[in-house]
Amino acid sequence: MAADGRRLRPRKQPKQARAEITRQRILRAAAHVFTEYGYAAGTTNRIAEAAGISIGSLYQYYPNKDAILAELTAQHLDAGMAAGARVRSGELPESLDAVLRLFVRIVLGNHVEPPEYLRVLAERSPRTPQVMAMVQEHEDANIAYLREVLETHPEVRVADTATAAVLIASTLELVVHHVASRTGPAVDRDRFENELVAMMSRYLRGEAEPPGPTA
Amino acid sequence: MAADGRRLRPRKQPKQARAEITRQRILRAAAHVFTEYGYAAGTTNRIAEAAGISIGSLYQYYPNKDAILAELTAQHLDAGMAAGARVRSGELPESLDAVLRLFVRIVLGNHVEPPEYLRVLAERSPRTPQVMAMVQEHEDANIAYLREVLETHPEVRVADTATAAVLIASTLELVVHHVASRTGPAVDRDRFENELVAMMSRYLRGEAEPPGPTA
DNA sequence: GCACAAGGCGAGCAATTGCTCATAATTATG
DNA sequence: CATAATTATGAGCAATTGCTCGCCTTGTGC
Repeated sequence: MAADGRRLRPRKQPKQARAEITRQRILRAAAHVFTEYGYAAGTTNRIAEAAGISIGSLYQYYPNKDAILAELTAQHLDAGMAAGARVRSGELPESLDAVLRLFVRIVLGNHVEPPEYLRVLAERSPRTPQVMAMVQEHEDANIAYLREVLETHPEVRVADTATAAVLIASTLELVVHHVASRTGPAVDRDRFENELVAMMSRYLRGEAEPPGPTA
Repeated sequence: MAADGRRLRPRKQPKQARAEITRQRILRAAAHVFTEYGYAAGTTNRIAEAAGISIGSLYQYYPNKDAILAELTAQHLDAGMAAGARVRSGELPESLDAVLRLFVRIVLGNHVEPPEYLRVLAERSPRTPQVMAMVQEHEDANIAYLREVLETHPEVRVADTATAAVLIASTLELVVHHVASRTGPAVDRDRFENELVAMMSRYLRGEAEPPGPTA
């Protein structure tokens, strides 16, 4: 699993134990370096230095710099998909609010890493077809699952569950990501979470249209 | 107005008419080049070539590459603030739905430029204090205005208008930006807009809590 | 303990790129 | 027309950076 891009695959398949160790060292170091310096200034030489290996060794495992980022991206996406799968296979709370709150927490769980690191992944990550495909797959799976939940849950009253699923998925991901990225606690996280849940919940239970059309 | 950063200011204040023309040519060319090649590959030589001037002339108006992007960013932010100011000074529709829909349209109006270009501005833009300050100012103004609207409008029932304003502002900006960035019409824009408006509207008119707390 | 494979090393190449500077062309001023 | 100010030119420098390649070290199998 994870990254298997044609042009991004390591040169050598590790045969000895220390090779695998070196791979992990490179990845860890790259994450640190990218977080601290950003992608452009996070040079391969710096990564090698941080990993405590030589630049030559680095290029025995990754054909180019993009390949390293691609693998880090794949790792992160894998973690996200795993978290999603865990929820999907488990039991859901009864009340809609509790369900939505659970989803918020899940997305928050994908943001434990420092914002600088996530920004590099999201913004600098090579727009390879493979990576894009993974993102798409992740999104689609979430939306499909969300739609199923919406259609099943008794409290949900929206008619167009397809559009609603897309809207809820977007809102969840984007808004949570946004507040999670804020370093300083400019807003009260708990209060914000409550309101976010309330917004989605009221929408989904909805149909509470106001008095008259024009009067 | 616009960019006036200390280290980003042009060397020369234009005294002749052709100087101002050259400035504009550079900016236009930079926007095109950044859109087509991205920031890293959008070299200053390429910009000069696209502008039909020499590289030397470019550096008579902008001390470095970042300064060009900074000015483009400032231009875009200025346009956004102008649009916001226009709405703030005008009359608002009566119904909450219409108001929210207007806001959605406004944000959409800030996305007429190609997504690739906006991505460069948002992601590659130098995180200068000046630029960050402008963004913050823009955000704060919007949130403050939104809060005022929420507190004034009779249909709105949420108690914590401060948090609500932040939530609505975030949702508006992020979700609209997200769907606007999608090149292909993967989702029905109109339908999506309706649901987005509905979500915000039901939240704000809200208080429609379900039956009992635990039973 | 020997031979071969796997892994590690790092000086430095090739290419890119932001940017300078000496000079030339153009325009304003008297 | 002369002089000065302004603007334009572009070859090329200095610095960076991704990456190669020849050589060395360590591990493995017999």
